[in-house]
Amino acid sequence: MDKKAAKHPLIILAGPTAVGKTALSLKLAKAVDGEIISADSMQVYRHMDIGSAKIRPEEREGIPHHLIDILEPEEEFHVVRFQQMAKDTLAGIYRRGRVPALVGGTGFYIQAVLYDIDFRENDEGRALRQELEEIAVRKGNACLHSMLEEVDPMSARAIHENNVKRVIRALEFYKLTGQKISEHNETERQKEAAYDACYFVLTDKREKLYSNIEERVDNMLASGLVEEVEALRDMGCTKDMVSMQGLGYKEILSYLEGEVSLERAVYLIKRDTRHFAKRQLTWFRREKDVVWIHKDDFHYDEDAMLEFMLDYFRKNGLKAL
RNA sequence: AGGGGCAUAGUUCAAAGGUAGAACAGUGGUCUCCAAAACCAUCGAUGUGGGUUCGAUUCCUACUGCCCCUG
Repeated sequence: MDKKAAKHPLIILAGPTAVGKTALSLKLAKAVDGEIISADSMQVYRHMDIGSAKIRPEEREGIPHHLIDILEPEEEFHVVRFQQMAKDTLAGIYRRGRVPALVGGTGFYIQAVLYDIDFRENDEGRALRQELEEIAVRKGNACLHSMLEEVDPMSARAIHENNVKRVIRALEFYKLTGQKISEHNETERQKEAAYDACYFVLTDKREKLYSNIEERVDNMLASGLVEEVEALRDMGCTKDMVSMQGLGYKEILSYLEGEVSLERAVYLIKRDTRHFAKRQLTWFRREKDVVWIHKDDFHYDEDAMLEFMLDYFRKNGLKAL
């Protein structure tokens, strides 16, 4: 009880792309006098406004938004970095006596913060990673996988041999720490939330979600997505950058390279965004303790959704409010 | 109207006289440093009616629909 009381409050508002998180988050932040922390792997980048569906400064209605426009597109970004930045930001918000709302669609990032996952940072992994990648290419995925089988059979069983990224990470983890990642992950999974948190996931009927996505992509193009990507390319951005792997960016880049038609590029953006939304939902479904907000249950009335959330706080926690 | 062609999964295409394959879409899942990434699994079809045949979705035929040519 004491432990729980000692935890800081944290509101989380997640959900698939294009479901309407941004609009609701503004109402929410206003209602609780909060500040918003974006949990989004693309909105951190400057010059990537249209494709990342970033909220414009004039739309923020005076509410502080953190972790938006903080990196240049050539910089690398990943969970560990996000986690660190989010923790720093949270500290500031608590110091100011305000309430943080973590808003975004990157479930992994949210998880990293909420459970304060220990990633065992290591900087010497680069060379090793490359070496392992080469083995995969030269000798095949099965070979790499059998290497993992030897040092960490449990991971080997859990990770498919074609999932080279993960096989490499597991091997790398073992070589660098002498520990099995399967064991490390197991202990991390036992962790309780590090915050007094309410984790809401906003969602909608699948068809609605998909049609929203299509509409949004069309709007992005009408708003100048191609020009935005052109500018990024002229700045020297290339498709191997983390930022350029974002939806809408990699496809338009390949259109600009003459690899695909614009029509094809748009089709791919829509398709991949649908896939992404589906994966996001899969993620949130298995996340513990989430409170689902089905928009259709509220007849698409945002004030009703807000009322529901506030009511939830009253009944279930966020004692700091 | 006459002649020809095509009808196979949601879509684009395979195959075959003996219970139809693929890609993409769709659906479900994995995820603990590239996560807007990477990966796994799975549903699903021979236009309709006759005939030939032990057996047809395949061959024949009528119908329906679509496409092309002629007028």
